Amino acid sequence: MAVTITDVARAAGVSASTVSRALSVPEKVEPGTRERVLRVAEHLGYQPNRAARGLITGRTGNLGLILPDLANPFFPGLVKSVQHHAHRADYQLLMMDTDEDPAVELGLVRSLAKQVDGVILCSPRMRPQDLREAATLGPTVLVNRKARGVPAVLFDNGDGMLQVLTHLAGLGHEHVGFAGGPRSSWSDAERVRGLRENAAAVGVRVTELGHFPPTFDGGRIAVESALLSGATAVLAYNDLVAVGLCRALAERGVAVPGDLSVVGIDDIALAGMVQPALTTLSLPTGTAGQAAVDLLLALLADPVTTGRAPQVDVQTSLLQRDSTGRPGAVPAPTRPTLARPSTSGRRRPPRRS
Amino acid sequence: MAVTITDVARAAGVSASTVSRALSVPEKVEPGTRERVLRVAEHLGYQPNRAARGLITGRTGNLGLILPDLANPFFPGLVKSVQHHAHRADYQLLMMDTDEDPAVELGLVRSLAKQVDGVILCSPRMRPQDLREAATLGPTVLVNRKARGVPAVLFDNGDGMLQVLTHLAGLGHEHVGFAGGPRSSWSDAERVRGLRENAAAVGVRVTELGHFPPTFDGGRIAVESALLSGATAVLAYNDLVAVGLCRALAERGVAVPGDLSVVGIDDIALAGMVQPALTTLSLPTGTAGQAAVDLLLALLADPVTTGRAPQVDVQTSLLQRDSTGRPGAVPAPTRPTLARPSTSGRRRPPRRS
DNA sequence: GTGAAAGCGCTAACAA
DNA sequence: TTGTTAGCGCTTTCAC
Repeated sequence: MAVTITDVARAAGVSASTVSRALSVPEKVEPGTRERVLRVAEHLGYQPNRAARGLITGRTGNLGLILPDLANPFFPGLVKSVQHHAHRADYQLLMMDTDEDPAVELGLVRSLAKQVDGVILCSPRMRPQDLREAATLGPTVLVNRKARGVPAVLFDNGDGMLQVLTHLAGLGHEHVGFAGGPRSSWSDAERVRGLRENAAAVGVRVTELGHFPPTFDGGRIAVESALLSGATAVLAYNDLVAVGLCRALAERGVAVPGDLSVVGIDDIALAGMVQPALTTLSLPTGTAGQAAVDLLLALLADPVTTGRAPQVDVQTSLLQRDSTGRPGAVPAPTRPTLARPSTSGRRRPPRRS
Repeated sequence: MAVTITDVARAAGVSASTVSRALSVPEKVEPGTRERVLRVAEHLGYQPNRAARGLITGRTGNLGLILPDLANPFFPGLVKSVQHHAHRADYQLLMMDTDEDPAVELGLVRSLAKQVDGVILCSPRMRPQDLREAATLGPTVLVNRKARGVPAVLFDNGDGMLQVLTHLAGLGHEHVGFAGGPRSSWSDAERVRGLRENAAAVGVRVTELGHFPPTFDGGRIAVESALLSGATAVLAYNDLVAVGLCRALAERGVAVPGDLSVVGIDDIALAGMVQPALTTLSLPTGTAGQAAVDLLLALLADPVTTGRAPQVDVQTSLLQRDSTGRPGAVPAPTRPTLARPSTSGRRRPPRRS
């Protein structure tokens, strides 16, 4: 069997409690004894049994991470960061993937609750009331979603949208389309809000093209409304959608950015691999992951119930690459499919409504 | 506090041991009692404390998963599958990413060993002797790597290479280049072996272009040797490398597949997103993940030390898309949809021992 | 078929 | 500063 604390105690000629203290509260043990105990423990290859420790301390040494879909390339970066920082703090990471099914999320949180000291919920799709219940099950940090009273790490979508619109306006675009994500996505709503709030100030008209699956195929589907809208630039819900859109555009002979500019969100690796490389609003997942772990650890160390739930805002930054350009900069080739309605241009957007 | 087994016992008017039995060895409890206990447990929302259970049974209910890099799009599919099947068997998944550093792998296995009932090691980069030590630390299943005496799930690289070569030969290619992966990669060595063993039989000459990082940039680097080699088709270590290679070729005005055919390995989502879509040898990560979990669970249920370590071979399959073509074919402005080579069906590799 | 008792490895009072 | 004692919640003999 494995070497236990009693083995170390016997070998070091002290009691088990002294060994325990030497390991977890070293300052309460005389330096000489401590040294000896630690040396013996080391020598015997002692490793504390977490289950036994957890049984009495009530802590597991595990953190839970729940996310919608690991196959979505946005998440691995976040997971790596969370794993890295959790591990640094001597926590292990229990990971669960909900396969984008809001119905299973709460169940997973429930089943995880007892086995972890805290949970990080990434981009949860569940309803607000479920979210609040989930948060009562144990220390919880939200990423990419907001709920009253729950600590959260958020990307600054409002500022991000401003950056995108400003960039496009600077290139001369006056009409920008937004290919939205799932209705259940909190960040989709936030982005729409950011676009609406900033459009007028930037002097750009924004058309919401609809809701599409947050995937490559979702982007392909969005191509119709993008072309019909008359927009000269399209912002996609994420890079996957943007790339799918670019692909569908290419198949129709619409040049990017010659005829239509495309901007993505996330800055996944793919954005730098496609041709033309995608201009995208970079969401720093590494920073977000670290912030989430830090927030959770702070919560565990000091379980304050007073005051407002802490919130960390992570700044986004626009990565300009070659998928955006001045509208009409390049003479359009013969377009085999539906041409843009010639009404595009002059009209001012009907504000209000 | 949480509801314990004693609470349930009291509420059901039985002893704690009976509750315990009703839950874990139901057939040893009288049906009436069992029903009542279960109902009470359900009603009280009882959830067994895993730490306490683990303390006595010696099992944690956790499985460990160690992999080189979650950001490599090959792995998320595998992880999802492992997670799914682990969860089905009521195990939680502890995940760790080694950041491609062979030096940390053994350390991670050591630190994980006590906290899980078994470990799945994906594509480990560590030395054989370390691997063998790792396997002694607890029930271990290897994925994508072979070691004496350790159960493993392997992709049939030999057969895969045969499929690729046959396909290319069928298109008329006589000289194929291989842009290899890291030297520490076991599958790289296997693939080279598969290519060498099958080249003659298929009637194709294979040139090994060198070892490259298994990334998009690795592919870019490989372009030089690819062009210098005189090969008319290049097989890349993985899809990322293949796509990077395609990109570098495009930048040099070399048409794919007009001037040079490119084939990838893995079948990551990216392969279907690029233009031209990548022909690739698909490695079914879902199947592999399931097999790995099954193997591990079988090991846990029946820790047989006798006989050979079980090995599961997972078949690969070539996904023909439009990045391969006949050598020297004049790059047509509009390529007809891919013409299937008239080769007969899948051939088995020469059975030796 | 059921209960009583012992103890898994550890930590946290309480004494000394 | 150190040792002794008493459990944490559960499973598992061993009686009955």
